[in-house]
Amino acid sequence: MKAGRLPLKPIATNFTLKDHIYETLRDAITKMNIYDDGADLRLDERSIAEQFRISRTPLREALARLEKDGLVSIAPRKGVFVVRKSLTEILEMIVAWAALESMAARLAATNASEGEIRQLRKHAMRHSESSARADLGEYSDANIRFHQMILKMSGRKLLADMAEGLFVHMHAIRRRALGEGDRASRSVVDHMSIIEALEARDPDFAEKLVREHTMRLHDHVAHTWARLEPIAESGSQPGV
Amino acid sequence: MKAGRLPLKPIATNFTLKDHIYETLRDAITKMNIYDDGADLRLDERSIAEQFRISRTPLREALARLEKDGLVSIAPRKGVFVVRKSLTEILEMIVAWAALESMAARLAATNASEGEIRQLRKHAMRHSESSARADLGEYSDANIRFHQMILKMSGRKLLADMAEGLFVHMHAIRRRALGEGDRASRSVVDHMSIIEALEARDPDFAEKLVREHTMRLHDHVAHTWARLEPIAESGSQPGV
DNA sequence: CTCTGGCGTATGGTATACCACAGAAAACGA
DNA sequence: TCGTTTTCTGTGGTATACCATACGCCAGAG
Repeated sequence: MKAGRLPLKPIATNFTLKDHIYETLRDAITKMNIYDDGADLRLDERSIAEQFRISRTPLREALARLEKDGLVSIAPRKGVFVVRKSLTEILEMIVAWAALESMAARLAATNASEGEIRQLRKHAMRHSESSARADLGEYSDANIRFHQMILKMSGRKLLADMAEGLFVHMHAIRRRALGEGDRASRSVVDHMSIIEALEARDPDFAEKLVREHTMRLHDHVAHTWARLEPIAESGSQPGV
Repeated sequence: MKAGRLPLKPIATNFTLKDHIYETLRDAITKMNIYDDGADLRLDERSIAEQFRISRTPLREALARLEKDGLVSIAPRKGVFVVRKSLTEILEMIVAWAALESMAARLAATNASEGEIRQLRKHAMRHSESSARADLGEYSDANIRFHQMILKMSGRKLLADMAEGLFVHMHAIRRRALGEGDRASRSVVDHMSIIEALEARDPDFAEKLVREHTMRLHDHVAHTWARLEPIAESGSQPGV
């Protein structure tokens, strides 16, 4: 019975259509420009099912999961719509993110290994220049990674997972926020301070720095978009 | 067409079977003693659907949501099982909770109205005696409410919602933790300090107190259950 | 008596058919 | 011409039938 001679992979027995569709849709939604004016936020179950060449059943289960992620909203008998976050919701996500990551930084200051911190510094320095080059696409990714590394260094998977659930929404936001003011270069400075606090094994300071760093983004978004948002909230506009 | 003479209630048009089942199952699961030895963790789709007198389709969508909540685990071709949290996961939930609520306390110190704080104090004092009476069931509820009030006072709905998602899991935990040591009376003291910090409008102190309060529970659980948990993880035992 | 292999059954995964309601378009009347 | 009503169609909600696999049972060989 154990004569497994062929190098057969264990086969992903846990890979169901539902999961596959869920991930595919999630990526697609996060990549789409939700905040474009004419963006079509309606998702048609039947046409999507047809595109995937599957039935509606697994698709609907995937949609149910997306709803719980807050990415889509399912209105009974009305339709499924990609959720366009309000300014308030965006700000609250940033606050929650600050809460989780500042706690992570606190724990990381104590728990992280020397190697992890060294790696964090290496990462930050390698990408610090891309912010100056106005290479915002690259710096954005590096920026996210920086924060993910801190989350991970806390040693608490749940913190990282919950934050990840928030980051998913931030992708669409980022497209709008990047390049406004000198946020990128300011970010680099902040990151270095955070690293130093971690190297100094100072939990209180690390927490404070991370929290204030993220809350700066919060305040920036609050101020910059305060007058933009009502437009996005008004609902659908005439014309296609 | 508007000849609605009968006093028909608007009927919750947003009330679907899926939602109803989801809530019902969630309550049932949180109320069941997951950690009882012989607890039956298996959920049979067909029999449940029959009990509810519905088909499997909406039931499965409800189960999918429960899975995302982390309450059940769906093993393809195997079955649906109520998740029994590991000690590590429990501890991480408490950490996340501490992160969210300490941030909420920080914000509440600034944003909460005088009335809200007064209400919080009233609540805490009204229930402080139940902890001494060893009326743990009542105190447990009051305790949860206290924390929910702080979350709410932050003015950030998302913080409260995310914490609520964690509290759901804590119900089962609470049954085990209550009454161990003098945690209840210690809790009362902590709560009073927190209220005072809020009244003093001291964000830093309020945050610190809340965080340390919750982390005390964390440490308590970590120490008390350190040796208990491996038993619960071992899997099923013989016999019915 | 034990081990092995095939078969049956139970259960979750998927597909499909049908139903109820929402919304728009059309038809009718004022 | 405008407003009201009716009908029709498209959409999501639900039920049901079927499929594939995991697991246990039993028969047969050693």
